[in-house]
Amino acid sequence: MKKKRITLVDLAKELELAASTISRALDNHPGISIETKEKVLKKAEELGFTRNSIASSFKKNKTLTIGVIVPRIDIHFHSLVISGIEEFAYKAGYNVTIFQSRDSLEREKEITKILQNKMSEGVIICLGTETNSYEHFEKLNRMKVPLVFYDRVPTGMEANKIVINDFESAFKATEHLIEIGCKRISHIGGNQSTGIFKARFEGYKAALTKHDFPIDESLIYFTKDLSYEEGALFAEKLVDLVPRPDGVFCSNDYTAVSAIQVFQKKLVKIPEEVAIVGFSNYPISKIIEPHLTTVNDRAFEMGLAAAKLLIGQIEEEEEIIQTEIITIKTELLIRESSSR
Amino acid sequence: MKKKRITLVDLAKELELAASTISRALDNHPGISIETKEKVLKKAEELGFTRNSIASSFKKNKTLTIGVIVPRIDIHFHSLVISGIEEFAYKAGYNVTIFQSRDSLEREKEITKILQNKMSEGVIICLGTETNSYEHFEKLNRMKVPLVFYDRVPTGMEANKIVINDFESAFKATEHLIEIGCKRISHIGGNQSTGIFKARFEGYKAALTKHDFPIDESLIYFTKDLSYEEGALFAEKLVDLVPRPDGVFCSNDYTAVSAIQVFQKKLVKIPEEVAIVGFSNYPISKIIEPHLTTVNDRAFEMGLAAAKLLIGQIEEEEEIIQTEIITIKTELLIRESSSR
DNA sequence: CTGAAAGCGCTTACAG
DNA sequence: CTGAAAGCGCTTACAG
Repeated sequence: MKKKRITLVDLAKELELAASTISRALDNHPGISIETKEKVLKKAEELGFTRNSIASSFKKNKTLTIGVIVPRIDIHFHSLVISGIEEFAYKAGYNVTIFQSRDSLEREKEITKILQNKMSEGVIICLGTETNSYEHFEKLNRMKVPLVFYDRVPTGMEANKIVINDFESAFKATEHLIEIGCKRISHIGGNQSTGIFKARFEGYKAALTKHDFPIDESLIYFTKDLSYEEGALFAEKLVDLVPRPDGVFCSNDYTAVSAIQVFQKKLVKIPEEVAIVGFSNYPISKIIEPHLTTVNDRAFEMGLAAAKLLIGQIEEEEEIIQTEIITIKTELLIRESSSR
Repeated sequence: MKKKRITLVDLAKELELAASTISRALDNHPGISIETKEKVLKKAEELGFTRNSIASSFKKNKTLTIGVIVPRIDIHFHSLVISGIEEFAYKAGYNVTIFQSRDSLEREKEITKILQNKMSEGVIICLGTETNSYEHFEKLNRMKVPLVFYDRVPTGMEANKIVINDFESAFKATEHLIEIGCKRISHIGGNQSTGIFKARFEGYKAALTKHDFPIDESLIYFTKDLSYEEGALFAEKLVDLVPRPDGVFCSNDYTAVSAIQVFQKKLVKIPEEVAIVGFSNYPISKIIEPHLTTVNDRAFEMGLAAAKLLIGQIEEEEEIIQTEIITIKTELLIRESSSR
């Protein structure tokens, strides 16, 4: 569509004022008389004038825009984080531009190239599964674009990171199973090459060790991507073990839900004969019966924190900025699947 | 953070070329020698130069950015639509900026104000529940900002709309229940002031009428927001009816899932004694047992279609553009909850 | 309280 | 194939 728009200069001519006066009146600048401001506002409304924010951004060298790179938007966890980011950014006057890497390293690199174009003043990132080097982010860093990583964060790279305490959360979840009397506690874990899933496994082990339980490898299964289907697969094996495990700590809610269903099909009572705990507080955890005990990872709060940290650094005057690691406090939501 | 960046002019000086030559070389313009292009690219890389796309956008009066307004990002349907929008936009070279109205009319209006700033070349919108007038969108329209609505679209306003055929989808879902032998088919519907839920109810009625079934008001319940909790509430009433309904068509999957659970608790067999059909193909529909028959509303495709239509209109040279209404084809996914 | 002027970093029509 | 120059629509330091 072709567009011809009224500019600030048009307004100035119309009112026989200087462009600078218009600009300041629009900004509600203190050094402009109220009458002038009113006149300007009225005329602007009348002519349907709105400031060209591209020109303004260009001149001020500020776009008030942040970029967000997530593996996929339609994963509930990420949509919650983005919701938090948008909420904070909106109130701070920033726009949020989103990109999906779709877990492709190549696409992630492409996106960081686009983000070098100075449109975004900072970027919030959750790394894709393929990402094993961070050179593309280091480059943005060198260009003085502030970065904040969340959830899947780079290891061995100094950077702003928003994380949850996976180790401690898993520790508490496992200890909860111990406290309600479980003796043989199984773990269905995520891919151990991903830091957060490794930490959850470590937390599981630490809780067992603290309470003098052996680490029994026959009770431990690692999935590739914590899918519902994989969870079912491993739960089938667990349910047939003799003796059967009487507690299962799963690294996410999908595998926990499939475990519930598999045990139920074999008529094993939950939570009486086996207690099950998940991780992430997905909507399904409150729907599945029995309702699933799970770790609330507070994704929305992660988003808020990420946006707050990023925008703080964008607006920071100093050149040198400390990187920060913020740990979001999780909570164990005890529901029917582990209520004895 | 303070930033000083290398500009195109710096590059030009460094190479003793004109800025115009650099600009064209960077664009891979045909009228520039290969040697010059290579020199420019090499030097740009060396100095870490990237074009200031704000300046470029400003000069060209194109931002290659589209805005998206959704009630909430963390609703799975919307996150899927956004995913489709991002996918199409990304491939077309556009950025996607997202806003949440949080179903607040006031916030929706604020957002349309922001979008008047010419940052976004077009906007994709799903209306909030409170929205009953469209003046704020008409205003954007008058400013020649192309708009595309999806799902909750304005009634009585000529506009681009991406919708599914709710009437027909509901008709087919209900007819499916009739075909498998249901005689008393209930409906748990959405708020009838929302067009799509009204259309689903109409589709339900039309299917009954076609097959000479009476419309029995005691079998029909309308929820306020199709929540899981409300679904359970009404399912409790249905399960106690004498005679009991032997089929339930629900306007979304949450209410359908709660209906499954309520009937199961009363030991009513699904699908033998009652068949249940939902709407939307939420992830939970494939997890709940029995798996839920539902209408796949193809949200991702809606997003693709919305982005395609919008970007098409942005790039259209002509001033006058026809508004389009695109209907996305749904499909009934028949699963265990209605497989007899 | 208001104005004149410079300039942000590009792009492009024009010229050669 | 390359360059000089104008200009996109604002903002802001300077001046009065």
